[in-house]
Amino acid sequence: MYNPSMAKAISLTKSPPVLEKMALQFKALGDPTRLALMMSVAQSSTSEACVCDLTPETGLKQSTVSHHLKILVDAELLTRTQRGKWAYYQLTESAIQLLN
Amino acid sequence: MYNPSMAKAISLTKSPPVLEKMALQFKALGDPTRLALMMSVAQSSTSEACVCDLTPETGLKQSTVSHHLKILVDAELLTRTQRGKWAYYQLTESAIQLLN
DNA sequence: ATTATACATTGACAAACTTCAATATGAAGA
DNA sequence: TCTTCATATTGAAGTTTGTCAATGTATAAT
Repeated sequence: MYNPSMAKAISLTKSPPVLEKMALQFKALGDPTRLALMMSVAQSSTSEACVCDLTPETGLKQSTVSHHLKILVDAELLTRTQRGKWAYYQLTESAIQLLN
Repeated sequence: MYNPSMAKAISLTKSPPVLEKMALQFKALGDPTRLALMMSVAQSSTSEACVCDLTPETGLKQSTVSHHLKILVDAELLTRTQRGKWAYYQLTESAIQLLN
């Protein structure tokens, strides 16, 4: 149940730089395509996914998917690991917290 | 610590309508001005705030503040209550969960 | 009734965003 | 080295967004 002390706890524990990062993360998750990408990564059996997996799932062009993934990486919601010719994306812990 | 079963739990428990609402809420919180508004409401001693309080704090025009508040209400992050000539805004429980 | 006040709505404009086509980069194999 | 494949980057077009000025609406006091 809501009470004022809970509300206060929110703002008083966030410093301006933290607020900026929060806005960046919320913005990144605020696009339906990117939210779908996040869910696809979460859903994949190995808990990671490459652009070649994600492109057909979204129905978008490869360059568009790459673009969205970069935004998610910049917001520290995904990590990127290159293995051979492929780039594998994984959820960060921030992402898991925000999506639960 | 991250593990695949956590990631799976995310996507498998969200239905498409829930995902749409999530995107709407994330988008609403993804603007620095609106995040600041949310924090101002949270911070206010009575746990609610009116436009006349929030306008000077943000340095924006009254019409702009009204506009942002509407977006937050539409996303079910704020509630609006009219008392006399004033409109009072409060955080919803969704908002408190997302901001903690 | 008229006026004043608090807030909402409309219209306009610049900036940012989403998407794609085309091209570039970088890694692995022949 | 040359080619191929996976991904990234650039440039451009159309759309959305954030902001303000101007105006509208509703409530309360005179």
